[in-house]
Amino acid sequence: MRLSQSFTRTTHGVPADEQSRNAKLLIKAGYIHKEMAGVYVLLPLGLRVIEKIKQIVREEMNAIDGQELQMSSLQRKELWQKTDRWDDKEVDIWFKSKLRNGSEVGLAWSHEEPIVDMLKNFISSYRDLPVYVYQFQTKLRNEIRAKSGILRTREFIMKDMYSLSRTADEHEAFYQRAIEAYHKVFKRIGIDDKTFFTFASGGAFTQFSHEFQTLLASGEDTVYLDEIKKRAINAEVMSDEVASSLSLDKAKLEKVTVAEVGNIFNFGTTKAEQLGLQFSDKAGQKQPVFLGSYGIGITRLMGVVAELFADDKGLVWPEAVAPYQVHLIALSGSQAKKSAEALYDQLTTAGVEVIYDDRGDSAGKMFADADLLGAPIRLVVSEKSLAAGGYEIKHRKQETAKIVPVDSIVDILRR
RNA sequence: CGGGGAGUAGCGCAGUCUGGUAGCGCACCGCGUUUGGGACGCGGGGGUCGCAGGUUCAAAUCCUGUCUCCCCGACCA
Repeated sequence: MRLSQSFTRTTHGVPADEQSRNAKLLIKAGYIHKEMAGVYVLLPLGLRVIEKIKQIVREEMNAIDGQELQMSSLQRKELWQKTDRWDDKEVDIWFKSKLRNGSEVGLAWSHEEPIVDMLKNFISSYRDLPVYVYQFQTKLRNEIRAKSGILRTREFIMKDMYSLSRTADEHEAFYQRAIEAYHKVFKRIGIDDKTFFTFASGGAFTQFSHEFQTLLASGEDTVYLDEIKKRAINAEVMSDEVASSLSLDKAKLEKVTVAEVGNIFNFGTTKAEQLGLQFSDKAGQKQPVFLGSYGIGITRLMGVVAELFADDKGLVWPEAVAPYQVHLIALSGSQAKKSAEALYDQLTTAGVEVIYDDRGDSAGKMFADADLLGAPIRLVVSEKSLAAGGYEIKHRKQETAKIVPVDSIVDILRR
């Protein structure tokens, strides 16, 4: 990608009303644009980060037999009435609208009801189960107050997975696989060492639901953490009894601020019973399906990562989610320009993701922008580097640069 | 929804008290000089002053209404 052709640009200032660190960084660097309170546009760079995160999640969900699909955003009122979640008194974040014929439709804030109902068309026998489906979807929620940049918005992308199992045991086995898959996702993204399995309020069916909470000063949740055991208890359910029931020593728990990046829970058979999702067992008897739900906040993850990996100069993306791996700068000088052009073609052809700063701005401006955009590796081509025998390479996380020979650059970057 | 703050160029702001040609910085355009850490000179373009109504010879400024945004709280993937 040539910066000279990019329609986005970096800025010094950000809107005064934007307070959160993640949104300030992402807006300054041109990753997102604020459309209105709690609603952000994903600009090309931001979209690439989102796609990187989605791909990691997709691979791990596929690895535990998830089947990807995409539900609709317009939803039927009748479905939500069956589970008593249509009324604004029950769910206060609904956006609703009407069809031309006057009938009401809901704008998707969740997809549990529709996905369960849809699956009724395909699930009829124990032979059809278990099934694991998931999607990446835009959720629309009429939040009372959006805040914390892209951490709490009215429109956001979420991965939601649903497990349909025949028995409680079968459900539990998958639940454990999902927990492992979640840790793999967070590990690949680079935040697993700061992300903790957390016990939170359950429902009618189970005592607890489980959250994946990432240590973050600007997070919105509070948990009590045992960093050795890597377990936490959400403040909303914290008590002596809960701590001891989980074999955690209350005295050793540390109260910390976190951001919720994942949430999984067990519906038991209640949702299936309400919506009539049943299967015939071996004896021909109708049985309700055991349902589990597994969410990951995709856009929120981008905000968490942006905030966690940044310094006073800008973003410092982990390789796995960086929009581009290399930031190539051509400094002034006809030979440097020529070499940089050739290098850009060479790397792009080799499949290396490159941001190429071919704008010819002042060196300081280009260096500052490279730091702000946060690609893991910076390459500089200048008369000076060429005279020294090649290109200058510097990692975003490091202070020092070194010269690599022209011949070996592609091999070094491909790894 | 309670408390607080703010709407003037893409962004950041001054001007409002005391009505009288709508300004500054960044960004943008042109020319030239620059180019290893956010360069400089000269010249330029860009505004229904959130919206509606009222007072007045005259409203960004005064009055009334209204909309929106932000922060704190409660709530929440």
